[in-house]
Amino acid sequence: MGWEPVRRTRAFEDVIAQIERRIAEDGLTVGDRLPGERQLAEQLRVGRSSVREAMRVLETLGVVASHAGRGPDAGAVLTARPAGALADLLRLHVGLSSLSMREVAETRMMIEQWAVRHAAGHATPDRLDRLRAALARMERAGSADEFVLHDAEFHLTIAELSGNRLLTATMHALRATVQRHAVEAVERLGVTDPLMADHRRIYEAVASGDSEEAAAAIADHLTRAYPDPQGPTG
Amino acid sequence: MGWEPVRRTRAFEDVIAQIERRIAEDGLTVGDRLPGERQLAEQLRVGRSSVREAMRVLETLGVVASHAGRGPDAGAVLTARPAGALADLLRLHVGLSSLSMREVAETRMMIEQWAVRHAAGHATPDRLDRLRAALARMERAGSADEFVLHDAEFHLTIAELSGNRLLTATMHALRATVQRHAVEAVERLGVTDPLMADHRRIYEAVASGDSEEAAAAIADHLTRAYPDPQGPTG
DNA sequence: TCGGGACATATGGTCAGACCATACTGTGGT
DNA sequence: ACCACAGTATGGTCTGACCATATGTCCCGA
Repeated sequence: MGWEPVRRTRAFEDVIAQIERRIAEDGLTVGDRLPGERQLAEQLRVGRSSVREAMRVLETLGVVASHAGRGPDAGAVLTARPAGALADLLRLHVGLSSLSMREVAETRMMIEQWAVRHAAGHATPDRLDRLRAALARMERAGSADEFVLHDAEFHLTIAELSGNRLLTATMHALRATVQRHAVEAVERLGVTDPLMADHRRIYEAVASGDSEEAAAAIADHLTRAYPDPQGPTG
Repeated sequence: MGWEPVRRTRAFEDVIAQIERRIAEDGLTVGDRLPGERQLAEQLRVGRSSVREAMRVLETLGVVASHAGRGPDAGAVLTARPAGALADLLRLHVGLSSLSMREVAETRMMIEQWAVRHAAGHATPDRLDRLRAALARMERAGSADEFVLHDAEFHLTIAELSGNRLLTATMHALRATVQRHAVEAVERLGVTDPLMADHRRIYEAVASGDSEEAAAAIADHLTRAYPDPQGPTG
């Protein structure tokens, strides 16, 4: 008889499932602590190493953070940091050529355009302030490195205008993936005036609530910044 | 002096970095094998458990797959499966209320609209065939479960029209996240005629190359399918 | 009473070694 | 040529030990 080659559940997978079940049933939320590794191992009848592998997975996915020592902050604490996980994922898959920079850049364009088109109600004074501050710092930037830093802040705030945390986290990861290339591109380019003009145009459109103009401005900017598959900028 | 609390690099993080370096420098690609856990531990001067934690992380991120036994397929093999990682990430963060179904649904709308707007050149005969096949199977579906299965195939193929693997993988994950709710919603709804009409309208627009009509059809469909933050459908 | 230092303790991080489960590989007999 | 079986490489798991880190606790001296 040809049975399906049923892959027995590994111990650490069971641990993950149990922790997930506890989160759902006990209503655990961000900030709550999980039992210690030794205690968890005893409760679930597995070795501590299996618990640790489970924790590593959950940490990778940005759901728990572990700290040694004693006190309220020690141990495994539930968190909500999906951006790091997404950044790791993109970095590794781009390194493997499983994803191309073109695809990354395209996704970024999609998110930023969507964000400005759905900014109504999310363009708070605080966010507009941050956009202006980023613009000012970009102008005063003394190096490509510094310029890209504030450029990242600008585009990240644009993504926040979507009012969608998944998109914001993804934007974080996309930016991190492109970061190194962006610095090199700005250094190669030398002059940042065209980029600054793009940024100001985007800001004005957002501030005045002109969604389509903002989307067009973003398209122009990113097209300029990613002129070819090899040289992405910010 | 107030130094930054420098977190010493953990052994398994070093292992990950070394593997990543090898991928980049030795030009490893999907399908290549990594050394065995024992060998890797010896080479990098760490314990096998640290190697295993590193492998767990890489497996979670969808870049390696491990198989026991012997032969060419055994050991840790480089893969390119980002969708599973994204699905795990979404499931856990939704469970933690770190992401809402509204945000997930909204992201899905964004991707599908972008996909049909950029379908030019990617709407291959094969993909159109798959869309038609999914439509036919949805019509003949005998259960909500079966209907949702083919509905997923339909929308996944729509995402493929973007010609962007990152968006396709993300769509996989979004669908998986919504799956359970979708089945319940279809069962509650009983009749699937309106959903089928939506699907046909989407297909016709895509097949005739009318991007804006396709985008509008998707907006209508997903608005109908996700009528409120609690009850998403497909 | 208050401060500070020494010790206790809880928690994660790492290692070594053992054993099991799995699945190919090679060998030898038929 | 085929097939059965032993060999072996590989991941999966457990145990126990020890280190590193950070907080709690307690006692002593000023």
